[in-house]
Amino acid sequence: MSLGAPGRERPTLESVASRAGVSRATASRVVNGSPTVAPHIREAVLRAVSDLGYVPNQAARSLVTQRTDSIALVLTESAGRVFSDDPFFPTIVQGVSQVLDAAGKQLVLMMVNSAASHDRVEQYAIGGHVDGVMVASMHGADPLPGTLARRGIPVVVNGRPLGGTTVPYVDVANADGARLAVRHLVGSGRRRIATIAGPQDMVGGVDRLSGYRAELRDSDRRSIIAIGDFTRESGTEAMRQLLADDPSLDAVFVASDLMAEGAMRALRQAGRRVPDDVAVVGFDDTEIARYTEPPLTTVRQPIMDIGRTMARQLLRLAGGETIERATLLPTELVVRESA
Amino acid sequence: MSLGAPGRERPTLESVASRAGVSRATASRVVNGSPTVAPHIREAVLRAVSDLGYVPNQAARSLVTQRTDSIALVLTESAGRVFSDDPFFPTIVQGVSQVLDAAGKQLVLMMVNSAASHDRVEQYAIGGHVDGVMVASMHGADPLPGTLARRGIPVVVNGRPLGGTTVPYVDVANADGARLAVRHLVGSGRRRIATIAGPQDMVGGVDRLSGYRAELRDSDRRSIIAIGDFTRESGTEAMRQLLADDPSLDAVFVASDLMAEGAMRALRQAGRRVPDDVAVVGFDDTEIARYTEPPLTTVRQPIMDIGRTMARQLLRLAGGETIERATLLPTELVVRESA
DNA sequence: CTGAAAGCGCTTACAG
DNA sequence: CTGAAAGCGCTTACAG
Repeated sequence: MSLGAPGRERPTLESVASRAGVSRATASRVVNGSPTVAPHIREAVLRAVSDLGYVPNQAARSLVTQRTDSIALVLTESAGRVFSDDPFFPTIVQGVSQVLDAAGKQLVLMMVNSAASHDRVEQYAIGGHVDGVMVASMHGADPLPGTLARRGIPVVVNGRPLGGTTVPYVDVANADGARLAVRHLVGSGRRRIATIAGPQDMVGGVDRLSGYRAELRDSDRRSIIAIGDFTRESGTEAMRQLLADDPSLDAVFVASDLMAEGAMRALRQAGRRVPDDVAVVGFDDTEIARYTEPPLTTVRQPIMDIGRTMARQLLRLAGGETIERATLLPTELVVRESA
Repeated sequence: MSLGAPGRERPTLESVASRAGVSRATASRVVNGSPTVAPHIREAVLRAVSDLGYVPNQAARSLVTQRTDSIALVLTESAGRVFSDDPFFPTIVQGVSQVLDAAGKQLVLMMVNSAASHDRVEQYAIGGHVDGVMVASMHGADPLPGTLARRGIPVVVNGRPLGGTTVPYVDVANADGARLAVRHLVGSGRRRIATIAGPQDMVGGVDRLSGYRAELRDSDRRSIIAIGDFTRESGTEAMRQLLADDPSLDAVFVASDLMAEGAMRALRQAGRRVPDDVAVVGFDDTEIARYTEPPLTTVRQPIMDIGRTMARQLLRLAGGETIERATLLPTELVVRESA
């Protein structure tokens, strides 16, 4: 395959057609794999395509097809938090990629933090750059999903939206998982069970806390609560605070594995043995859980499946299907040595 | 602002124009901020835009302008490695974002791992979805940048490309930095100076190793080398191996802070004190360096600046300017307590 | 300062 | 199975 002068005049369908001695329509059919083309014509066109190094102009194509074959995944966090220790995002991205790759769609990752970038992403999607958008890690009542959906853009979000929106979402049984954890602690005879909750502007933070509360209430125990932000550091801090608040606590349910690791550090520094003095249960079942000392009992949530499911639902939606408003993925308790 | 039926018929410039009682051309001028429009006309158009919730169709627009105002940043790593502990990527992304945000360009992040995704990204760029692409974290002699450049797509990469390509790049003085580190160790009287190098299919890995070698040669010492892959774990492993190879070593230059942290763990486990028994110098000066015990002496590379510079150079290139083939950013030694 | 018209590069009924 | 033609939604000389 020879290319023209570097960077000069990209070839158009027109030039492919004329080189192959056919009409633009026929060239287009070949390029798009239409079966109704005579074999020798097809070959001539294909040869012209490769001689010229032709690649269709996407703007022109999507102007008529009204499709782009690209899907956006919006992460509403700063780069610093998105790309952090926490394997949550990478795993979501991986799950999404798998499904999109298989469907021949291009994944476009966008980060939103500033109001300006929020606006730009909105314009990007409304402007028709993508066929649909997934939004992960929402804080508070993010208006973005609703805005996009109202514009007719297929949207699926991760986590039941806080606030009034009715966009479809994929979530896990957060409250159930928390109950599982607390029930396990109660069942093994723990008396004073604290929790380190996640950020209360995120649905995962809220729902795991309410699950904890509900289960404690059912077993007639009082709650002791500290709030973290899903980082390891905040886990350490929160644990210290809990210990100061009530030195007699003998168990803690932590809303993420990373925070649990941080909490275990605080416990060690305070001279408490895990699980002998204080039992610890995490949430996520990420790889970290197998590397803590002792290995962490935790609530497994299928993060990769969240990604896969979001992508699949979005693809269905973009394909014109009607999808359920909520898809709930199960959580389960994985017992190791920390509780 | 009222919206039509949800998801129905997006408004076009045509509808804006007719509602405002002007021609499509004039409506276009207002939308694009042309100054040559009478104030009362401008207002009428703006009102129509907001009444209708009009957003320009990007495909149509870029079909005629030949621009998209989007720029891709391609990360040639799996999601797992891109979003890992290593703050390298997030920092690059942040730097790039700053510059692109200020220029009103949308950043599109793409991950490349499989051959399929490699192809898809190529088609995406050649298909005209973006005005330019940055490639970070290249392994081996990646053909992607060259391919894109030959197609006339503005390309800037991070790190001097291995292999024959002549695409413009932004890099840091890797070898110089390594020499600085080794010279510091020599200067403080260390005799047996080992190194943990980075992956040898990445230019950072190669150049830091050759800097180490060159400086040792100048000071008449023999080299002792182990290779890691920039992860913490590989640093631990490599350090163990070095210790086994030569128990008498009294210093080690490690090609990344993360690996240095891993190496310090191995030293601790082997009962060696840092810096008393073994001096350790890292590379990066990421936040980690201030949190190790003892704090890490390291070679600072301005990661955020790499991102900023890549973006700036790409913007210039896309703007039709000619840019230097290489932009080299300086490294400097930051002395803390580990050496 | 404004409008009529051409044209960006494709796809897709519609005929044949 | 193939081609002529319309049209996707914009921008931008060119006149006036």
